[in-house]
Amino acid sequence: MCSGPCQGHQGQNGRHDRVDGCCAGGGRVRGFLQARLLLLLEQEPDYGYALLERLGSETGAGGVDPGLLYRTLRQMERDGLVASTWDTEGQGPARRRYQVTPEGVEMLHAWAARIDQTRRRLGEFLDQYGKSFEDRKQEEMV
Amino acid sequence: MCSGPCQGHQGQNGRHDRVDGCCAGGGRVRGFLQARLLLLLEQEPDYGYALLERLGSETGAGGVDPGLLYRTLRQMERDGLVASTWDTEGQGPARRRYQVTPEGVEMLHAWAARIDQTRRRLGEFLDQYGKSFEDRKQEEMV
DNA sequence: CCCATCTATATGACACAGTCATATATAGCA
DNA sequence: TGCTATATATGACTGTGTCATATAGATGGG
Repeated sequence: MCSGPCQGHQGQNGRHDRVDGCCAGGGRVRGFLQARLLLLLEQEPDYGYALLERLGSETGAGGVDPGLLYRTLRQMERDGLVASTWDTEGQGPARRRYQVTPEGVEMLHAWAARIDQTRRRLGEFLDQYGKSFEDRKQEEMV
Repeated sequence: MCSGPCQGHQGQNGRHDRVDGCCAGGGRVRGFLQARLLLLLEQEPDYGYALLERLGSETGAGGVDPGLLYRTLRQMERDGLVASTWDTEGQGPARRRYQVTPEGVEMLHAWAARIDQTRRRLGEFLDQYGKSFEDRKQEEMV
């Protein structure tokens, strides 16, 4: 509908107020979920539902869509980055437990390099922005 | 085809070598072009073709697709973030000269806030990554 | 004059991550 | 029996970004 650096869906009051109540996921890093999953799984193998909670609590605002999470994990398995085994031990429904493959670790390193690079580019943007609005900084500080 | 933190299209040798010769634009910040355009136009009003060059020379690797650029500018105009006038003064084809509207400036501020936030999240990821691979750092330094 | 090239804007087709809604099944509890 | 929590999964859709291609004015060479 419209563009801009906004959260997913329509904001909390239905109508959107142009600047921060807007639409499409602006500012999000493409594929970042994959990187975060590789890192989490490298630290400790786990299954989807648990990863969902680890992702949620990691940062306050990092709510992740379950559908995306499961599809991403399956895709990563197809790509050979992770491997899964069914776990029927605990109570409740069976769980698909994932662990990282050597290729997954390689990919994680590639992600880290790429993210570092992206982070620098964002820094450059913010520097430029800072130069253009140095005087107006006080008003922003409210 | 596959996922990962990779450049656009198929890499330079046709076949892709899994980690850095892969496919989809991993690591890119969604909508970042809009933010960069708002900042450039705020610094100095300009037309599409010139912006293309300013974006290209800004960072070494920042090649931007012309189709995306023009469509993004038109979209931003529809959203009221920029305004355009035809310029038939110079030689060559007519140019559509853009300038930022007050709403565009507001949006730029929103973008800056969002990008700062994104940058912090990337930093957190890299910190976590660093902790997990502290020992292997030397090999990475090659 | 014709043709190639540079400048300048634009559209069509498509890939892909992410969003939202919904389906399915197991298990525990009231 | 119905309700909730756990757990995995699919369908439909949006929007950014990629790649190829179209169009047109201006310029200079053969």
